[in-house]
Amino acid sequence: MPELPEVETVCRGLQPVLEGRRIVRLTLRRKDLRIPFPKDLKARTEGRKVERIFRKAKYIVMALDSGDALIAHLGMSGRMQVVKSAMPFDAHDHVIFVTGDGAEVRFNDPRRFGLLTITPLAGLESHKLFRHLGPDPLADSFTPEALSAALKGRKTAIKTALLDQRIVVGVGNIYASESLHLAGISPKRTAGTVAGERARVLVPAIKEVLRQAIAAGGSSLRDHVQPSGELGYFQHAWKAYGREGEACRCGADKAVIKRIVQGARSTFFCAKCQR
DNA sequence: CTTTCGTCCTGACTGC
DNA sequence: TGCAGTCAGGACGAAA
Repeated sequence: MPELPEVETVCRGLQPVLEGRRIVRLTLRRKDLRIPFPKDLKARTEGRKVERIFRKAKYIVMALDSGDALIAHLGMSGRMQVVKSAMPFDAHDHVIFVTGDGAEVRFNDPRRFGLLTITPLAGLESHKLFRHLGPDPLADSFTPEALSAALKGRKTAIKTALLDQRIVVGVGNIYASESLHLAGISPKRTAGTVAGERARVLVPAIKEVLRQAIAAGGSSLRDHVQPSGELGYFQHAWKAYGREGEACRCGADKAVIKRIVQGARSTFFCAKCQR
């Protein structure tokens, strides 16, 4: 799935297409994704103007002029694609946002782990999807002190902890490995032991990796493309993820990227430069 | 409370 | 060529 940089890229790609425009028609080509669409989703959306699109954690939020907010999550395989209305549908185009100017946005998601719902913008912070979320890693409030407090006493591995959206949002499987590699911290390290000095290194590393990934338009693996259809290219800058068996850039003797499994998910790291 | 595990779903790829 | 098995960027709820 899109992690933070991919979702951010998608939001930026949607802004010029949807912000300030009216959704004249919302076509739901099935009745649910991961969760059912609200019964009044279509009625509450059609005819409304999109005032603002922004990212919250890994969610895309579209603030409407009615005071409602459309919330979309791309799951593992979701895409938002801007296409001409004449284009034939793909089998996995599930939701169509029609703006009435000949183009439309199609929410395509083969695995259907994504979601789309609607809720009053004013109550966003306390919404079920959002109320348990930790800080955004790019926000000023995400400090070494804040991360330390969240990790304190945690027995789980730091890699697993970084995927926990209550600790910090937006960091997924790729960027967890990349951030720990840049910080020189072993993914196997007990999360609680990262609180303190190591958090001072890890927090800037997370911010740096995410910023660079956003600048590159995200990482295009199988699913991620920008709404325009352009690919992201951060996958070429990966230093750990997907590099099993390759030499680590640290250059130490016999330093090779290893793949291990943590919580049923792949982790990539260098045992020489990550401790 | 924290942590682990199974689950949702399709498609791409590997190896026989 | 076909087919079975494995893996994939997420996150939830149940269970321990």
